[in-house]
Amino acid sequence: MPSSIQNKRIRKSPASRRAEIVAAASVVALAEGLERITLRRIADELSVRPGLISHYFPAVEDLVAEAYGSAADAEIEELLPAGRAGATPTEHLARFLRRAAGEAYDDVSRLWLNARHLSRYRPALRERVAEQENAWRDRLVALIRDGVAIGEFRTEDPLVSAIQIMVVLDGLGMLVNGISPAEDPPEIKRLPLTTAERVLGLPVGALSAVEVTD
Amino acid sequence: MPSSIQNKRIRKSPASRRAEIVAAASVVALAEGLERITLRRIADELSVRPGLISHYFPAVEDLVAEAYGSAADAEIEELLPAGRAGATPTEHLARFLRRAAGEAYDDVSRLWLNARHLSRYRPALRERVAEQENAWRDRLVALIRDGVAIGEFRTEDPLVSAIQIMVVLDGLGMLVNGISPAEDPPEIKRLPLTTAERVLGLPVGALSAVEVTD
DNA sequence: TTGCTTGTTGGTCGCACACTCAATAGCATC
DNA sequence: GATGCTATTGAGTGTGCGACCAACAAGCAA
Repeated sequence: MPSSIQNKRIRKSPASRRAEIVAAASVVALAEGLERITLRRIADELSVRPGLISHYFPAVEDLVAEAYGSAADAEIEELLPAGRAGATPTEHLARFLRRAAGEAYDDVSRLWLNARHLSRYRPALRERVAEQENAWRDRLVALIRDGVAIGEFRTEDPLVSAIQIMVVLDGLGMLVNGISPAEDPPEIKRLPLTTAERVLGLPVGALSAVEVTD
Repeated sequence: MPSSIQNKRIRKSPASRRAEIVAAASVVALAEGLERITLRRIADELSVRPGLISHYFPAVEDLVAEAYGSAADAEIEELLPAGRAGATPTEHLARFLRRAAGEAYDDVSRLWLNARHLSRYRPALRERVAEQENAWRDRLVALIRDGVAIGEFRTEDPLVSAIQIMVVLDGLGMLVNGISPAEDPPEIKRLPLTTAERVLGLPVGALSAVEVTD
């Protein structure tokens, strides 16, 4: 008798099963893309039958939106935590920009690109992207305001400054699936940092110089 | 007898049939997205049988790449023509940025977003996107060099300046499928213009002031 | 007009997808 | 240990996709 295949039913509470499904979908989304979230794929991942996924998410589109939202939520807590303690706004900002430009962040960049494109066809996802967009914006604005309040940053409009920084991050994120030209000038990779320094009235190199303890 | 359906064969030269197919696919790509390019869809569009599309493009992926390339080629000729005559670099640049930020350009923005994401799964498309990326970059660099040569622009590194402008355009293009917040500050829409003015050493508002004859 | 090249058809195959629902069985409760 | 609720299964439906290929016929050349 085959022992490796799971044929014994495991009955879980709706809440935990649902969470499990979203978590699995989230992993697939980050690693392989949102279009790889299918009933069969997620069911296989959890060793259950496809029908079960349908039971919790009658429309796959809702699972896709949820998976994206879950991954993005986790990322925002990691990169722009709400309760910032133990470090100055400048340090937090430097850490954020440093990470968001790093290669370890590529999966997240891919996910954003993926979600923004797929939004075209999936209203539920479009809604979720808009929410995340606002959440990230708000967090960054709050960070900037704090910095302005204690005199570290100088800007007339924190919202515009935040958007300018995010536009640059998005613009660079667009290239994540491309063939990176080896001759790309090094200034490009530092664009997020230099942009932030400029719009926040920091001296050139101020953010690059910050030591980021990870 | 049904008269509306096309059942008489029309035999065309391989070259013109192929061009016709690419043109149809290109239209579908711009209007509905690259993933809507299917054998059946394009065949319907041309009132031929799906097999015929397969005959010219044994792998659909190649048609997708071709359709994207064709659309992007048309657009670059429209926005950044190679032989620029009758207008100054400043005027050309202003016209380019004005259009690229306008709503009429949304379909093109969507196509780029689409292509950049789909590149993740389709090598042939990824290749094409890289080519286009370089073409656009080169055209913009050439325009900037011309401007520098006649003293209209001032920059140490035309390539870096060009990339900075394109990053901002891409970053804004990322938002094309999103729900645009009504309260978006007006500065955002002018970001391409102000960015160009800054990186090219132009006085603030210089590009906005240029009259663009369409 | 006849013949022949080859552009085009029509049918088929296998696969992957979302979604439905009656039947089954895990497990908390008593 | 028996019972009942419901989480889970298993089987099936219909759609759309890319790919394949033998047979057909359009239109040029002889």
